[in-house]
Amino acid sequence: MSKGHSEYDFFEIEKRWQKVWADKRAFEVREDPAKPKFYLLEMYPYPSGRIHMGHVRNYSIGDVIGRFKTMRGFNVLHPIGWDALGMPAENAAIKHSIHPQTWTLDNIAHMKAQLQRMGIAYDWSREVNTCLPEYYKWNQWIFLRLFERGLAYRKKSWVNWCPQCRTVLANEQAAGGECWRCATPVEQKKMDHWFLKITDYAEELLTGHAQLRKWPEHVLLMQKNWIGKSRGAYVDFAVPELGRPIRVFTTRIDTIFGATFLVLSPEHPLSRDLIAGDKEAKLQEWVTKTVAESRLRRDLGDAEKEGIDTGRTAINPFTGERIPIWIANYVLMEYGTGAIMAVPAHDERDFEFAQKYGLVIREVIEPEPPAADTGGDGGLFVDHGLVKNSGPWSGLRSEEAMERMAALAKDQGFGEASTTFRLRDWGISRQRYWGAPIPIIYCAKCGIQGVPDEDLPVRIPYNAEFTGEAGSPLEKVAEFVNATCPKCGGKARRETDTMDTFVDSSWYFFRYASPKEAMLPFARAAADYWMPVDLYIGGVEHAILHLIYARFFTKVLRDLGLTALDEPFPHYLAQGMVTKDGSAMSKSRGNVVDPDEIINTYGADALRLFILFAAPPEKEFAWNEDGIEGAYRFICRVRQTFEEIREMSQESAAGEDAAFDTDSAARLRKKMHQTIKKVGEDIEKRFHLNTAISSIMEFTNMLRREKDVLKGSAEGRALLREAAADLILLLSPFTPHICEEMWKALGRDGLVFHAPWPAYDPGLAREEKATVVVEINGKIRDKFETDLGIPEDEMKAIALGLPRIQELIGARPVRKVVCIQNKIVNIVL
RNA sequence: GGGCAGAUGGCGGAAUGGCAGACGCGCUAGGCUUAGGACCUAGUUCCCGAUGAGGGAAUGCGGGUUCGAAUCCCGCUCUGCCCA
Repeated sequence: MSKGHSEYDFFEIEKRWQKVWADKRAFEVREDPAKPKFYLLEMYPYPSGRIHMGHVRNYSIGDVIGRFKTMRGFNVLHPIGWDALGMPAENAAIKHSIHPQTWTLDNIAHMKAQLQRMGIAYDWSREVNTCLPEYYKWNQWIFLRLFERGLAYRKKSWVNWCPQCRTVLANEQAAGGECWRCATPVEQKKMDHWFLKITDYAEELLTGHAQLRKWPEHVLLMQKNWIGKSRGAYVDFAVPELGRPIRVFTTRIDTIFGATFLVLSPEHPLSRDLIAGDKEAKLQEWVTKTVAESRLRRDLGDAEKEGIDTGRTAINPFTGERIPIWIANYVLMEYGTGAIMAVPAHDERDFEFAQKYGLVIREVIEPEPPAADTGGDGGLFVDHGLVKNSGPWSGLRSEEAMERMAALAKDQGFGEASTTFRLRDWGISRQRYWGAPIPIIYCAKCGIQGVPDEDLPVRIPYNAEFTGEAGSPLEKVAEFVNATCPKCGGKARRETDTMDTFVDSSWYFFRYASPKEAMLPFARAAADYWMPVDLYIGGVEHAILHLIYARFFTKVLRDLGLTALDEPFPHYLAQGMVTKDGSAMSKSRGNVVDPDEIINTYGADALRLFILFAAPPEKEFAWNEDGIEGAYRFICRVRQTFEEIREMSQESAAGEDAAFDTDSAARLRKKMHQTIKKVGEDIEKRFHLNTAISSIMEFTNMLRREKDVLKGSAEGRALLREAAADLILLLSPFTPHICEEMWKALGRDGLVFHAPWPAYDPGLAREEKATVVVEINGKIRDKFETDLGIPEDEMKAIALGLPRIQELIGARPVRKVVCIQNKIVNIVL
């Protein structure tokens, strides 16, 4: 690790070119209708203190693509900003008595300098910072528009509560069921919260997938499962003693003849009525206990299933049968109606519950076609099949039975077909200081009032106390809480909850189009030019939440008339995580590798090259810096080779020229065109930057091999100069500093950043010869070389004529010969 | 617990149905050198064989489809991510 600057002075070179780029404002762009635009975006960082390797990877990938697109003639918008609100700043305030704003702004200053040392081609004039009032003002403005339309509303909701600190805890602060500060067991408490009605857009978030053909399939699948659309039916089970029915939601109405009991969630409004009577006290005690239990555990489904028999019964409308009504912890109020019909023979959870409490299990579906062994766990069969033991419905296939049974329920007035979603409304209230205040005022007389637009932003008050106890710091700032009702002018109370920081990140990409816009969140014309984001790159860990919220916001902004777009990110590249010791690098795990150390030792170019070469972008990369030396040495070799070629081109008059070696020249020229083709395709089509680099390395290796022969002739030297120039161009998106340096040394005008990407000749890039492999029964036995594209008959004749092949076949008859042009002949005996 | 991925030499990876291990790291031998962690040359999946010719095995495990499977299908194991 004690490498000096002996090989090349990357420190001086990188600093110098970074200054040139900044002085020339090389990366700043403007709307230009004459050029095709390309909006390239990487997920903006949270300013946690220092850049980590995940950032280095994310931004290096983006920079290669941005520089490449620029060289291809695109008007490339490549901005960056800061996701600057959030809990860590407040935690730092509590632990180290530093103001969240100071902590955040210091971190940003440091990280900005780090990013600049990386040489990423960002348009810094568009930097966005979400903790500044000029940004979060627009969060508030958008919130008010949602509020006016009924898309932002208040509802009671469960929160994690620490009775010791008397404060609300985020899930991660309540991990393991204990308060992160004092280890007190976490309780559940119901509080008023603000919600955004994302469920109104559930269907569109699903159908919008049709516009996302350039997203990874698995990400769309995760979102689809998250939205969780299920077709099913509501069915009312009459409870004569109660005077009204219990409505259940089921996705398997075809199994209703196997419904042997009903189960209600403990929170279900009818639970209380059902347990009224002699056993009330005992039952109520159980219900209260279950409700208070960590909802997290119940949500996960790994809590032991528990329930109680209410002693009541309900009538199955299809069979007329009376079945018992239970209350159990495995049914959640948030899904469906909070009540289910239990079909233990065909549902895993119902089955487990029925076994525990000795309830009836009745089979009503059989596999189709009836198979010998599908029983599994003693009769549990959860797939669709053929209905049986179901009166007139027996013999129908599940799909048909579902349709017809739902139709009957509707005709008879005890149910209907319906669709539900797993997706729930987005709770955005946070009882915290370092977030965008929710712009609402509570007036005893006039009720809930939105803050008038002209009073925005509602600023985060600077002076507050950070103790981590007794609620949000904002509640204790009197001048913040005490407000005037915008309607009646009377005394009123200001909302002290702040917004989830996912709100900030749900629209920041619009702001980059016009970061200084003062009248609206963003200027329509600028957004119309730049949006949508042509390529969005970021961690796959954000594949669900952030991306679904951003899609939701875009649709909301469209419906507000601010944009015409349906989808913000038509193309998403899901980047794999950078891990160390089996998990993501993070401060709390103490497994962070600081990029600064690597840059100090090897330079930014080497770090960029190394991290891009180590693995393809979408793959997880377990940090291992063994290859960094190799990346550094490669840069040195390129430089050395370049210098030799540059010097020889100036000393051409030194004696008689040797003959021009046409074989050597042809090899080099072919490799050159093949490399240009491959690098361009690897960057543009599949983002496989690691293989792009490896082909540049191969080209460099050949250039080094051939140069000693070629340098003897004037023609050879001309070819070498051409090859060296192409090498610099191809490498420049990866290692921009050293390439600018060489470009200048080559005597070229302007920046290599502004030079056009080299073109290749498809004819020269094509191979003329093919090596055909000859297999016998799938095992390689010989190979031969031919011209490209000879007919299969001819391939077959050559293969069968090879002495070695004849010998191996011997007297055995050839049953079949499979020929694939230019590739293979497989002889089957 | 559910959802989604991944597993290839000593290591990172390449190959997307057709020569497994490109490219790089590391290692070994030799050269250069006062010396070297720099540079150059050669070698480097495993087993059998003699250091040869040659042969065999092998892409987490078990099965299947195919003339042919790292690649497609089914079942497992382990690891990661998200729900948290």
